[in-house]
Amino acid sequence: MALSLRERRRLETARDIQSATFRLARDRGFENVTTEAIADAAGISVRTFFNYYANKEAAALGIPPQFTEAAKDALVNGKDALATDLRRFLRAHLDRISADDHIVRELRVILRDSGKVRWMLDEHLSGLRSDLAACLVQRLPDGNARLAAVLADWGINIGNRTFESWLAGDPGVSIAATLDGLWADNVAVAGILTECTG
Amino acid sequence: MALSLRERRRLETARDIQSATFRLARDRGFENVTTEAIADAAGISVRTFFNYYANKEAAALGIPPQFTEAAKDALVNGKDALATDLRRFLRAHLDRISADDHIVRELRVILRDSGKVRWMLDEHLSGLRSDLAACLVQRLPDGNARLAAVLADWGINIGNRTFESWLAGDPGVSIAATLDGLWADNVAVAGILTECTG
DNA sequence: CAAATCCTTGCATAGTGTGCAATTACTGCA
DNA sequence: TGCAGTAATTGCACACTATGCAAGGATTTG
Repeated sequence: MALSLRERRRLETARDIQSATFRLARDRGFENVTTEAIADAAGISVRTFFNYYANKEAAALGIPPQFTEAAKDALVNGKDALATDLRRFLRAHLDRISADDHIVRELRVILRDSGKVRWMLDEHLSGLRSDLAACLVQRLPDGNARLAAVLADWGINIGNRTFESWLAGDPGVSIAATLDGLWADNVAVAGILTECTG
Repeated sequence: MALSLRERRRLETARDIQSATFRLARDRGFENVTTEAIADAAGISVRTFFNYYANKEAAALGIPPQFTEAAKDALVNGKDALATDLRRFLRAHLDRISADDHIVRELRVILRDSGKVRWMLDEHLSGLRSDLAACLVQRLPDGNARLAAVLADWGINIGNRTFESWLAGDPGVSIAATLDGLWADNVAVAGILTECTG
């Protein structure tokens, strides 16, 4: 077996806490949920809750996905235009997120209500940004770190906006379609930007 | 007089609290500063502290500047290329910020230490982003709101990165020069982006 | 089985943030 | 000037957040 009993239980408890948080947030609104209530609902002590998550916002967010090694490899060694490979990269990540329907649907409401959860998501995005920048340095022909940082920033940003816009919009629209729309807008903005650099 | 005694005192107390926060943060590090200590140092009760600021992070941040009406007018009615006017707009705002040397120098350290202060700054930036988007809708020939939102997002983003990079870099470099450098990088990224939209 | 390790828990404690009501300080108006 | 209204300050009580510590229980490893 890949995971020991201890590890499996730990994961399970972490999930139980997250579900309990979602359930309570649905019932009474996230801001009215206390760590004590979550601990009770999850069948653990408050002290144990804090062994799993630093606060109730972390419990709601859980552990958002990182980029996969496969996706990073494909970006670094891609043979298409950089813009094409980058869009594919973002799309793959967004698809993985949207596949976690169960969790995303619950988070949707909580993200609206809680600035602190949005902030924690932003902190996560900062990590992804560094990760992406590191890939792009390898991919760029001249290894230009400053350019990689700006491009990574831009990529994470459009990914984030895509997620937000997809969350806020019509449930029937796929996240890939949302990304394509935003991508087109960004290309238009890029045109405005290069129009005159005086 | 423009401000009543009450209003002047209120402003003064708000400033006193901020200075006290800075002083204590310098002495013992921001994370080791309590609201009680700030209140004591500012010569007020803890309860009064909370009448001014929601928490110590807000006390450190103070009230960051909004865009001026004059700058917004210049952007909406500007006659140069949009990219040129936008850059001027950002530069004007960044200049105003960097002019507040006293405060920015103290914030520099605190922003490094405290994620929560960075978050509150981000919340402020969200407000600026909406503000800027509203201007850009008026400025864009077709009143395209989606495009305005993306462009505003881009503008706020580069402004933010400029500020961060300027804070982190050589004190001798002006914020305008930092903006120009980042602007050039972004133009290059815009080139990559439009290179292939397949 | 025994030792090492990790997990859970209660308890103590420091700090955060808000509601309420009493008091004090300013403001506007007669 | 003086008085009524309004805003600011404060103490107190209270609920909640978060961490350190140490005791006891469960799991792992050999």
